[in-house]
Amino acid sequence: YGSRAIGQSLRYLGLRSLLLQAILAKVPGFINSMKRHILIYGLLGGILITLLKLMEYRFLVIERSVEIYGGLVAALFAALGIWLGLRLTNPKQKVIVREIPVAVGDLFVLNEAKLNELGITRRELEILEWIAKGLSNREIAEKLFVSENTVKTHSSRVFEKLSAKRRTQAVQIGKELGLLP
Amino acid sequence: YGSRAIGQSLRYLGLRSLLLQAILAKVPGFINSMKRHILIYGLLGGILITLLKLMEYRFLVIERSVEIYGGLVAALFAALGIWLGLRLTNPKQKVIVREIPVAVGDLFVLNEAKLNELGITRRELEILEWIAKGLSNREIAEKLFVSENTVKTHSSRVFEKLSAKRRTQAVQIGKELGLLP
DNA sequence: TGAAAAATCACCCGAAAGTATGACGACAAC
DNA sequence: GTTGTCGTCATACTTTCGGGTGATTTTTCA
Repeated sequence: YGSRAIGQSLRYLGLRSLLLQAILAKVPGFINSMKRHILIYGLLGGILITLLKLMEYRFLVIERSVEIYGGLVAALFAALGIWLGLRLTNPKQKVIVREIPVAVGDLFVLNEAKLNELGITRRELEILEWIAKGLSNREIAEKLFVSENTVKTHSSRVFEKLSAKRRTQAVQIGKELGLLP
Repeated sequence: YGSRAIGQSLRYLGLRSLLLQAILAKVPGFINSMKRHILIYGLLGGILITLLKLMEYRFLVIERSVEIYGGLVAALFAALGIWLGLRLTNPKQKVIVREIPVAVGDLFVLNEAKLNELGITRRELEILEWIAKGLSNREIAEKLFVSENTVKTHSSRVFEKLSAKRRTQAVQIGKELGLLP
């Protein structure tokens, strides 16, 4: 009658599993991870119960078997609980966005409007740039392959257009007006 | 002889506690929360065991007591495990540092280290600042109520210390070194 | 209190910077 | 083809700058 009992048990299990499936199908929008966790939990619980049942028959005769049984259950479920707890809290990573003001490297854009407004030519601006870098008229002349007098005329014109009396003042005004970086 | 035994026991406990204290003192930097958790866990475990012992004597006579016992243990330790797991899991808050380029108004801080390194005095720096603003030596002298010669000596010194040949170059170098805004 | 550092001023001289004026060629626009 | 702008260069002149030297006073600091 052993095989009959097994057959009945299987049928019983089959019915149960069908019912379970039907119930689960009725709740489709359930949180997936939660569902999975519960399923795994239930599965492990079932396995554990089975193991315990087996152990029960083995160890029930042994003295203090209840303590061993309880200890095993406690240890297993504690481990399971810890695992579950860790799993459940895993996606709880809080995102803190801390905005740090970064001194952006001053991206210089030439103020061409001001350039045209003052009627400063490209060449004159070029000379002004070299002046701002600290070059003397002679050095600028050598760098641009022109005479020192040419540099002087250009610089004089640029000073006049910037209303500057000195090259240092011209540089200062040029920076203020966005003509120099 | 009862009092003697008690005395010995107390002395023994005293020795033990002293040893324990010494050992604990040697390990001062142990993680506190971990310790607390373990202590709570152990305490609850002890209480639970006591409760179970009591229950054991009450329910052992009842049929299926082992199942009830195991279920209780399982439930309690599962709950405990979940709680522990939640506690143990670090508040996983991820800090995302997002650097946002903010056009921060150039907050100028004087590079005093460079100033001392080059041996530039306050007065010399002051003259350099006025030079950077485009003033002539005469104008600076008038502004500072000193003679033009004084301004010239100061500026000459500053040029020498900055390895500059011209005032424009001195201004440029001064800005590079963080001595001028 | 006494030496070192800093600030002040003066004089000279040469170099650099800046002004004024004129001129010439290239090139684009009208 | 005339006009205007731009870049180039020159001469002459004035102003400013920068180097060098020396000196005096004030401040600072040990």
